[in-house]
Amino acid sequence: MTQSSGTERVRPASMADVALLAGVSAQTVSRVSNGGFGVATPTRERVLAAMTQLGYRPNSAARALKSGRFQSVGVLMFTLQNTGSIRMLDTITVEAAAKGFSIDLISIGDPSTGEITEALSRLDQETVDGIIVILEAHELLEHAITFPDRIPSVLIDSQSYDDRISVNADQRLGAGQAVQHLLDLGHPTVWHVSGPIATSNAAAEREESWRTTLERAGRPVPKLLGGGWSSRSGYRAGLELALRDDISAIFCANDQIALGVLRALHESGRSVPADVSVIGFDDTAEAAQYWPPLTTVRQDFPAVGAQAFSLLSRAIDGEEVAPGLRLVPTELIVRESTGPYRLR
Amino acid sequence: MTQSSGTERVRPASMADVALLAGVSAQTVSRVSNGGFGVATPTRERVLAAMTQLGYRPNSAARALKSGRFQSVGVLMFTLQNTGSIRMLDTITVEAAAKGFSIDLISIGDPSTGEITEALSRLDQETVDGIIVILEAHELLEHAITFPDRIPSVLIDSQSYDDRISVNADQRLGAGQAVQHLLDLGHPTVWHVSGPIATSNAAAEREESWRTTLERAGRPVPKLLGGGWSSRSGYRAGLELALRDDISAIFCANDQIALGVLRALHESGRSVPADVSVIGFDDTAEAAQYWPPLTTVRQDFPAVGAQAFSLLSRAIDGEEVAPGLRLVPTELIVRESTGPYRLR
DNA sequence: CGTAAACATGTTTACGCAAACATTTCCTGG
DNA sequence: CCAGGAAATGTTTGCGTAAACATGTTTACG
Repeated sequence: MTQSSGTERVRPASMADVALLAGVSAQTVSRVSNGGFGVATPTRERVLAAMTQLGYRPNSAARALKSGRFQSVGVLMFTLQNTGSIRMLDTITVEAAAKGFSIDLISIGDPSTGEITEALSRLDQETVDGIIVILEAHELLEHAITFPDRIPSVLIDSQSYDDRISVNADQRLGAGQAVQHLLDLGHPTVWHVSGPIATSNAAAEREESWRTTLERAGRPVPKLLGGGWSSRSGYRAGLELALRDDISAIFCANDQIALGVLRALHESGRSVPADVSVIGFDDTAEAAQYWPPLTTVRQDFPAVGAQAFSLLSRAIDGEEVAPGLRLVPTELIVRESTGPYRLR
Repeated sequence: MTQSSGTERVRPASMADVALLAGVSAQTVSRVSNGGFGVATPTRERVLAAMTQLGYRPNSAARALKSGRFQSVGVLMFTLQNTGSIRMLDTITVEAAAKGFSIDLISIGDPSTGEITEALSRLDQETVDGIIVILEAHELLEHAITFPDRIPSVLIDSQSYDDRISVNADQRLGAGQAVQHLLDLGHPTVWHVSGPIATSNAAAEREESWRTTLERAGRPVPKLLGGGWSSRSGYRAGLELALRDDISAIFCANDQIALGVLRALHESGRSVPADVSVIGFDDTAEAAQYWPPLTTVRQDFPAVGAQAFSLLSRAIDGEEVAPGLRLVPTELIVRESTGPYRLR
């Protein structure tokens, strides 16, 4: 037994070690390490052999220090509870890997202004070349949040900022598609179980689009229900809706809410879609297996994530990227939870 | 307009810049930057003022180069589609942030051996001090996967490796709780809709525990159904189960599968739990709002994630961490989808 | 009032890498 | 057979930081 406790951490091999073993200069090792151009084949092979023997790995800290580039992007998220954020993160991760970038993930539990600014500054200090912010709380952005100007950043799922690069699925289009679909089925009007419109930009836009679509069609705008993203919140709203018998169509701000609404309707003995039509938003993986299978609005999360990374990548490369919001269209997915209006 | 296109990237302020402005040496700036011990108050304030004025941020690449530590851990995941992985990742992210670590995320779409080894080696090259692997495909681990030995790593959700540090929820315990709960309700036996037992360790353990629990109770072991984690796979199995009338209790390998099974039962006019009891696994956020609310086995994902990070953190600090598997207990959550056996 | 200890600050150095520049070797063509 | 040049390789240097060491300056106390 050695006298030292703990894992013995041997100093990893450096270029100098490899150079010594291969009998070349450190610079030659560097050249081999970066593609091997301008190095004679036998020399390269000797160096590669020495690298293998010593288990050489380039030290990316040193490389970053020298080059000022980290080949890494930071992703700042509010929470990982949200389907959409995760699917976008997934895409971003894959896209980034394909371009040789790594992802530095920071998630925030409590979305206070201070926390966000602190997290952004932490990212700024981290070794990242750019930042993607997946942020749904819009009112916070109006305040004291300071975006790092040292490196480029792209916003997803946030209020449109004319002076920032930003991408999002077209919430207004999607909500319009949902409401219009129900109106087209003959329903006199459409009730809405919203998300947290006070804190979520997406929730607010869906609510607004629901309202204006009804108004444009000359339909009454019923009382607004809901207020959270959870299926529990949907259930509570659903119980209230189930008390009335003048309700034939419900637009839920996401699929989870719709699940809760469906449960409340079932418990109250209301049939879907015979008595009531229900439509969701997101098209989560489970929506097709709800009872009944849920008509919903699909957001193309992969497209949003991919475009965000692509924009950031171009900005990192020094390309001029125009600020402003890019909208990705949504798609109505019709399943069995919506049907024609029937008089009772 | 300047002649150069693209964003003008100014060189960020270094310690030397701050030192010059504050009229001190770079070393004094360094001291202030690291807590300010051994620096007179007026000097410190002068330095802090200079830092603010120049927007100074310590360069973590240089810091890492000097110290050999990156204050960063890599997380390698198969996919972000899976509830459990995400909730663990969430916890890990928060824990890491609290300890001043950042998270370097790598997700793999196609879980082939080559991809994994390549990703691990990529992580190895990245600037991380340790690695957490959230991997559910167990047979892959038996092959050519090389774990970096330069830095410590912790496994989650994988086959128990005696020589590796690893954490997981106790799958066998959970499956046993589920099956026993149904037997205790008087059901003669329990059917199982499994996950992908060929590729997922968790699925295999749940299936095995289901089988042995039945055998120990002297009950017949019915034919195995399922084979995927999706609710679609659950739906297909559910349709098959609904064809028979000698089925009273179904244990689903996860909540999504249970959702699909519930749908199939509803479509076939079977009542839950009056005709058939259904139990899930995971306790996802939505399970309580299924129709009917789903009895399930809760995995304490936050505890698993937190323990994984804690173990890794200790290993990074050079502490001796014994290899082997740590099991986190599961908890049975009884809701309305399970009820007593009734003869027909 | 003198001296030693405590404190404050400055100087040197090395971390590992790669750009810039310097040198050597070898081949080509007249 | 040699000048000229291309290819291969080596040397120097600096990125920003912090440890180690050196120096200067105050304070405490006999």
